[in-house]
Amino acid sequence: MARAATTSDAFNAIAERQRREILVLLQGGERPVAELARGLGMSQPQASKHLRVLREVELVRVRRVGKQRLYGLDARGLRPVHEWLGGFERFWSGSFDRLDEYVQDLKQARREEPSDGDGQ
Amino acid sequence: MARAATTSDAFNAIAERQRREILVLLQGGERPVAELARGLGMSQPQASKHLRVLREVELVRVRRVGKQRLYGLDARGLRPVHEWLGGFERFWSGSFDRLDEYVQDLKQARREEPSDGDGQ
DNA sequence: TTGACACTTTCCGATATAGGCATATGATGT
DNA sequence: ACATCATATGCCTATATCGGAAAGTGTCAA
Repeated sequence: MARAATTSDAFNAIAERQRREILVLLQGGERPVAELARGLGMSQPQASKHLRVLREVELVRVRRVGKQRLYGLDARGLRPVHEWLGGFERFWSGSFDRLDEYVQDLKQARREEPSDGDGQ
Repeated sequence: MARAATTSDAFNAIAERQRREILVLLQGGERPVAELARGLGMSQPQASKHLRVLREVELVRVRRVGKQRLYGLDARGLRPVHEWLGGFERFWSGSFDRLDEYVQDLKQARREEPSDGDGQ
């Protein structure tokens, strides 16, 4: 097995820096492909490919306007990611750097004691 | 070029589901490798490899205790990721679903009007 | 030293990625 | 129909992944 497809979820899709940059540019509103490509200094085909990935995970939408294709942000797919990260917020927003580790250790010790071997 | 290394950032490191699950388990405190492997139903070598990746991007720390190696969370590396996502918060936390798109369109239109053709 | 335990690393294969370049598709204008 | 502009797709290569199986390192106990 190789790495999970970039199109398998938002996590994988945004792992690529250029894709992230596209999303940031799109915060400013819809943009045609060429403008995105220029703005990020990449070839047009490459931009298209990245946009395809973002489209497949539904982080962007397309709209045809004449010959152009306007890509727009659909950030809803980022919400679960943001929420997942939120679960870690408490670990950097305070005491959790040294002092609390103590408590962790204690909890850890108790966990170890019962020597059950299974739990949930 | 292939995909960026999983060890190149937190973004890439957490793209893998199992790695994310490890981090979640670690929220409950330090854990030895075998327990993580069991908890996630993966082989112990596989767990070790994932932990290596997480260690390289500094999302976890190790500590030896006898024969065991206790892995602990170091969530600070997730903060930039969380912050990056925060930039998109406004796009799902309100009106930005249909109505505001309008405004976007207008801004977009003005952007297009100057009909420059080349920027830099 | 020997053995058992906890973990790490190496070797292997299958897969799919990012990017370059060429080409195909599709809409517009004449 | 044809040329042109704006995008998309196909083909190619190098690379690195995840996973399994096996072998290596390091610690403790007798």
